[in-house]
Amino acid sequence: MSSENPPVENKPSSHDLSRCPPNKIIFDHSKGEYVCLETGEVIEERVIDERAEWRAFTPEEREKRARTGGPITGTVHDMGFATSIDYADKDASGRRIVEKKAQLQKLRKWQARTRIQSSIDRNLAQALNELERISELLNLPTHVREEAARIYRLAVEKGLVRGRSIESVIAAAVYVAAREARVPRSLDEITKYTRIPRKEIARCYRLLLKELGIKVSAVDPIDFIPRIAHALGLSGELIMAATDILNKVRDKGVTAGKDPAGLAAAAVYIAAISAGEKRTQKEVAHVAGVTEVTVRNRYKEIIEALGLEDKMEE
DNA sequence: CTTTAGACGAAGTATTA
DNA sequence: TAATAATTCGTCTAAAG
Repeated sequence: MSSENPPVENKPSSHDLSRCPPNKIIFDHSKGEYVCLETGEVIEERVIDERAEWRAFTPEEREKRARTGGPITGTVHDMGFATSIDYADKDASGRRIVEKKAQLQKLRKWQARTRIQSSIDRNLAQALNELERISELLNLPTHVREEAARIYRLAVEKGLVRGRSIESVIAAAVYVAAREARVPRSLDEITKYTRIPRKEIARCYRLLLKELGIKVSAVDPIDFIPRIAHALGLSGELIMAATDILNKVRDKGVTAGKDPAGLAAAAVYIAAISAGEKRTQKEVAHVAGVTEVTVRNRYKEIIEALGLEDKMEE
């Protein structure tokens, strides 16, 4: 192996919230989210009480994992019965009971039924636990978590979880919910926090769409722009500029079938250069979760479609 | 030395028969 | 289900700054 390791290499995790100083957190009005300028991660949406939420998300609080995501709404579960009735036909003192045998028999039958119920609950509890964990790592807003929980419940009711791991279905539900809310996370991002291979999550995703009759529109590349731009420390005006670029090329056939993240990355790259706030392809590609090659190709195509070949000098 | 550009096959995806 | 077409990725080479 003659290949050396570049100093700054494969650090795909732009999600390290510990390097997220409070003064680097800004509010994205277009999405109603707090976004970290360092990492581009969405911190929290739903700003009912700003200061309270703000304080909860200082790095120190983060480190201590004091609170994130808040009290789980609609995620409360019933732990079911802890006690059980055994088959020994004896009472507490060990004496044999004959008279009450019939009654006990009924009780057992009834409990067998509730046992099924409580096994569903246990499943749900575990699933919601996993959901919270993933959502937190992805910094998904609460309403997305609730939607994912709802989707998972539907999946359980339809028996779709049978023969599949809870984690994979939850991951797929998160993917769907994030897309619905237009705060998309890529399959790779979700895969990163799961033991489930990306392929499997994609399978479950398709299954959910089909079996639950869910319709999600194609991901709009524009939805990726704020995160990418913020991650690079670029301004709100620049977000607007990048958005304009994508809007202009939208109908020019350049965007069909292309990775939305790559398109957004290229738009940000172009806008940054135009604004005299140049970022390298490498930087943009990294925070966008695509390769430099892809940024390059999209860049070239957009420039050509817009006839900006000459304007890009310096 | 770093950034950018381009080319190639490998690999994963979407579409169609 | 299998074949196909288009796309991205990883790596390499090379030019430009």
